[in-house]
Order: sequence, then C-alpha cells, then structure tokens
Amino acid sequence: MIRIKDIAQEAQVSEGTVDRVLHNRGGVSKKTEAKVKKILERHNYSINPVASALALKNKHTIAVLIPEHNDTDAFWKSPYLGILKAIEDVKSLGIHVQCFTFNQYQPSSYFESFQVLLESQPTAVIFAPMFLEETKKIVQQLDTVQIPYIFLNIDIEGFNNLAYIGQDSYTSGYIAGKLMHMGLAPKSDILIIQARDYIGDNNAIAKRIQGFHDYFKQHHINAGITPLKIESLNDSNQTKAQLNHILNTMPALAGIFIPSSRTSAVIDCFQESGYENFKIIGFDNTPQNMTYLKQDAVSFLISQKPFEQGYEAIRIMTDFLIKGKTPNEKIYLPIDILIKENVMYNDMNQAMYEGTLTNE
Amino acid sequence: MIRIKDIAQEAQVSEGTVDRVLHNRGGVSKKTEAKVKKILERHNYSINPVASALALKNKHTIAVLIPEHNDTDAFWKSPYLGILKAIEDVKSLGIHVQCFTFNQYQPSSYFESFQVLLESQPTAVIFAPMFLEETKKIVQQLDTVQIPYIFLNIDIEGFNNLAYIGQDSYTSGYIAGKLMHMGLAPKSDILIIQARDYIGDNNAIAKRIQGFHDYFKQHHINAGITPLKIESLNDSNQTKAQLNHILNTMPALAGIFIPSSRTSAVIDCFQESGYENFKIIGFDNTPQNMTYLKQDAVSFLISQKPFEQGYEAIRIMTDFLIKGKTPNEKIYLPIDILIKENVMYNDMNQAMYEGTLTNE
DNA sequence: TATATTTGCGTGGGCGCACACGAAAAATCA
DNA sequence: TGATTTTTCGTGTGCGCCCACGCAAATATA
Repeated sequence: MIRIKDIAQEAQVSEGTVDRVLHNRGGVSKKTEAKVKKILERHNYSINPVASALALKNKHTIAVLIPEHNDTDAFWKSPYLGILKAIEDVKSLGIHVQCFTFNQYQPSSYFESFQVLLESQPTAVIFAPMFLEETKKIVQQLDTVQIPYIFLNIDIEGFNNLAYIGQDSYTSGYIAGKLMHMGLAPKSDILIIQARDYIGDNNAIAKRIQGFHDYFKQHHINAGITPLKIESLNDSNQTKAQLNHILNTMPALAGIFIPSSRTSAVIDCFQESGYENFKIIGFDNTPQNMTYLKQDAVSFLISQKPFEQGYEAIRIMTDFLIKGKTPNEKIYLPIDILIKENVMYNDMNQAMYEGTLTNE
Repeated sequence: MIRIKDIAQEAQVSEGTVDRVLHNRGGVSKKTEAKVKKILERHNYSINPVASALALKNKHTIAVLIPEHNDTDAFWKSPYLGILKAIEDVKSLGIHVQCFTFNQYQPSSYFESFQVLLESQPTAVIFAPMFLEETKKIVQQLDTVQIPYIFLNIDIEGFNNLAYIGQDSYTSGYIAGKLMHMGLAPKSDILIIQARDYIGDNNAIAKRIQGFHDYFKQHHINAGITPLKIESLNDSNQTKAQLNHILNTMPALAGIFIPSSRTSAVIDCFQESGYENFKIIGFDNTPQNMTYLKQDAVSFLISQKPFEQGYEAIRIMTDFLIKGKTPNEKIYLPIDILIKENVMYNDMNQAMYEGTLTNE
C-alpha cells in the first residue's frame, strides 16, 4: 500500500505538500501540483481511510430525517435499525450520526423537524422526502449551504441529491401483477385497495399501481381490475362496511392487491367478511404482514429491503465523505419476492443485528 | 469515547499495563489486573478498531480456498467477486487476504491447493469443503495449529468451523417445489434432472431434491416426479439422446426441475427437442441462467446470493479477528426467488462492484 | 536598495493503540 | 546480607494521515 510519504519522496516535496494537493487546500504552485497529481495517478493512490479517520476524529456528522415508527405502523423501523447498525460500523471512522424523526401524516412536522436538524450543523443529510412542497424549501436551504444529501426510499426528481436509495416502484408493481396473474382462474376479478391515510406526496404507491395495471395490459390479459379507495384505516367500522359492500357486488373476486406497507391493517378489516378465498398480494415485511404471510392469508409480499436501505444510505454517505466516492444517482435495491417459506431467511441482516441489541 | 489513556489514569497505572490486561498478555499482578478490569467494565470500554488496525497493520492474513471458475462454469465467480470487494473494505484495517483455487472435479486438486495455502501461514481460513474425506484431513491440520476457519457455501457437520455461510438447501428445494406446483395443471409429470458432473460430496443438490419432493408429499399433491441422472454435460450428444428418449416416453411432462447452477448447460441439451412448453425451475444467477430467464425459457431461478456469501465471509472473519466477535454458527443467506422482471435488480451489489472494476 | 507583503512549502505534534525495551520492585538463592 | 533471578510495570516509538505553525523565497511597495 502506497503512502503519502512515498509519493512525497518521489515528487521530491514534503508530505504536507502532497496532503495539500490531495485535499485541494491551496497554497501549492501549479507546477508542483501537476507533478504531484501525476505521480498520485500513476500509483493509483487512495488515502488510507483508517489513518485518515484516526487523524480526523469526529469531523463529520451525518443527520438523518425519517418518519417515526410504532407498533401499528412499523415500516420505518427497519430502515432505522439499518441506520443504527451502520452507525456502529462507521463510528470508529470518526463519523457521527444523528437521527431526527417526523410524523409522516403532517407536513408541518416534517418541515419543523428539518429545521431542528439544520441547527445541528451536519456535514451531510439523509432523508425521506415525503412532502413535495416542503422538500423544495428544504433542498434550497441545503443547496445554499452546500450540504450534500441523499434521498431515502422516496424518489422525486429534479433535485441535486447525491443519490436515491430505494426500490424501483413501478417494476415492483409490475411484478405484483405477474404474481397475481399466476395461477389465477381466467376472468377473475381483482381489487386494488388503497388507503387514503398513506399520503404525503409519496408517489411510490401510484407507481406500483401503474406497474400492476401495465402487466395485465402488456400481456393482453382480460381481468376486471377495480380500484378501491378507503378513507381511513383507523376508522375500521366505516371501512368494514365499505368492504362488505364491495364483496357482495363482486362475486368473481379472486385477487386483492394492497400496494402499501399497511397491508395487514387492510386485511384486519376483512375479519368478518373473510379473506381466505382470495389471493392477496401486499407490500413490505412488517411483523404484522409477515404474520399474515405465515398464516397463508397473504400469498406474496414484495419487500424493498428496508433494513439495507438504511444501512446502505449511511455507508454510501460515509464513502462519499471520507473517500470522496461519488455514488450512482439511483441505487435500486432488490425487489424481494417473499413467500411463507423464505420469509424467515429474508432479513437475516436485521435479525442478526437485533440479536446483538438484546444481548447487551 | 473513552480511551486507554483514560482508563490508565483512573487506575493509576500506565497505558502499557492496561494494554496488557486488554490482550491477556500476562505480566500483570492479579491485584492490578482486577482493578483495571473493573474500571474497564464500568466504562464499558471497547478498543477503537481504527486505531488498533492502524497500529497492527498487516498482522492478519485470511486465506481463501474456493473452486476456480470459467465461462461455462461461472457460479464461483460471484463469491470470488464478493471476496474481492470485501478485500477492498478490509485492507485498510490491516487485513491481508490471499485467494487459492482448485478444480472442483478433482479431490486431489482440492487437497493440494490447501497444502500450498497452509504454507502461507494464514491467520484464518475460509473455504468451500467440497470433498468430505479430504476435508477431514484438512480440518485436522487446521485444528492442530489452531487456525480458525469458516465453511463457505457447503455445509457439512461435525467440525469445529467457526461458522457456515450459505443457504438452507433443503428449504430452497422445498420452495422450488411450491413454485413448480403453482399454476401447473393437475396430474402433470415433472422431471428432475441431475448431472453426475457436479459431485464432490456437495450435498446441497441432494438436499434440494429432498425438499422438492417433500413439498409435494406434505401437500398431498399427486404428481409424477421422475428423477433423471445424466452422465455428463460435456458429452452433449449422449445427453441429447437420453433426453429425447425421456421426452417421448413422458407425454404429460410439464415441469422440469434442475437443482444445480448448471441449469443452462442442461437446457442447452434441449435445443433440438425443444423446451418451450415446459415450466423450468433452476438454480443460481449465472449469466447463462439469467439469459434463459430473460428469454422466458426458465420460469424461476432460485439464487443463494453468491456475491454476498463471499463478501460476508471476509467481513465476518475480519470482525472475529479484530473485534473478537464470535459469529453465529449458521449464517443463512436469503433464498432469492428470481423472475424475468426482478433479476436485473438482484445483484446490484455485484454489478456496482464490477462497475468500479472496469472503470480502473 | 531596503522594507513590507504575499506565496509556497517544510516541520512537528497529535489521533488511539500495539508492542519492544529496559528499569524498578519483589522474590529467590547463596 | 549481597547477588541473582523473576515478576511487574513505565516509557517510547511507530502505524498513516491531518493540519497549524512558521520559515524562506518570490513578489510587490517605497
């Protein structure tokens, strides 16, 4: 492994000079800078991140802003855990991480939490851009003070974000369409259930639905696909009535597609009317969803590796800060197809990490 | 973050003494050792791995022994790439990695490569225990010189390996059974094709077949499942004849299960007789297999995250060597269900890594 | 030419830990 | 008791990089 010292010797300058050109810190004549740079390139030099981290010691702070989670709305727990794990891995690199959360149903909460975050003067930011208008303001603030930022889980276009880390929502919906069609009797009816609760300007759900429809279109499959918007998952009585009504009017109903992580909450509303005869496809590996999967109530869950999303976000930002590696703009995580039999192996990373947590 | 210096000060001893008790290096009186240990625990001290790595610098060498790969037998390329990526990540931690390969069809090659490996005096070993008898000898050598080792991809019992990293083969076969059954007409015949080539004492294939059968048994599905052993994939003429014969005698044949990574090689032999009308399920995401998947020739591939297997093996061994973290005995990676539509996102990690390789 | 200012660059200390060396203290022996 | 061995422990150097300090050379000003 080649060191600054070696470069300096070869260029006949001091280590300090090499260091200056490495960090573009100025104070070097163009001649020597060119000379050093050439040698640097020829040896394909890269700074030893360990030594660098040791010397820097807590110069970087990454701030994270994601929705809060709770037992009934568990999706964001996984990215959070992924972030926690990554923190352990990078803290010895002198990277400090601070987490902030917001209420994903309140744009104001999103914006205000961000203001608090900004006051902590972070070196870089990772966040879930849940609301469009507020995000515009936020991004402007970040751009003016030149803080780099990564979008997590929600992909919106037209900003200077370093990267997006998450899933290709359209294709995941397309795959849901394929899985739904597989083995379904011809001329079956299909219901797409969408709760109004889950809004923000999170366009992922719309993209999934689009992909779902497109699968049937592109394969010229004649299926009666009916979208159903229910008002609120919290007002389950109203929802139950709504569902019962639908079920009565659709005798050929065979498949139900629920393109949100709150799949289990929707199914809960079916308790009385029953759901055993339907093929249900949902999204995300929350504990409740996995329970339904294991009970064969749900046939497939499509997961977006939420734990890895959180973990990778921190790692990628760390690589950017320390090694100066610019990541790909779009970092798509795998589209996991979960069934009863493979779900237990799906999130080993998260499970192992949670295991170490309880041990302490 | 608390440092050795702080501990030393509080215990009224020198840093050297604290260092000695941290590493059980002896030469410390019981009194002071107890005193230091107590303070260590009270502060929940853990060594700063960065500083440690910097100071140690290349004290550890991990040796890896895996089968060689080539264009037609590509499976082991992925673990190899995963290992290469991990090398980049850990080299700055002062961990040196050396790779050795062997011919997976020759037990002697396996054993001899290992002897060369041993001569390099590694601190730890990661290998694929392909042949049982040779492995017994190898493991004995390792045990006597107290070198820790991890089994990669192949799980055999009764040894003191630190861990096994790979897939639950039985369940992956079981899942193949479920996927095969899904949407298949009742009373269809199913063929399981197994090539003799791929042997070693790799029991993974047998376990997959067992799981496959068990799915049908446990669900009381009446299917005519016929095992077919073909002699050699390299002698394709003989194989083709063999296949043609089978196809003629099985008019109700609808599904083909190929429980090895050489799925594509088997399908190649079908060229004349055709395979479009069969539902084919194979294993592993080799380039050739993925090509068939994208062409709809294969309906499902089950993948075992080979890239991650290699990557994790190095990471886990590194954690063990540097931080003293003892891993779980069995580290099962996810059982990935690949279809035409999600395969492109499946191995982003490997793709991203290969991207960085070609850039250089 | 003498003085002031800028620019370019070398030097040294420090980040936290590992480990060799040797000194002081304690224990053993003659 | 004095000499010798053993045990116990403090000190110092280095790992590779970062960065503040300050000197020398180059340039500008009087």
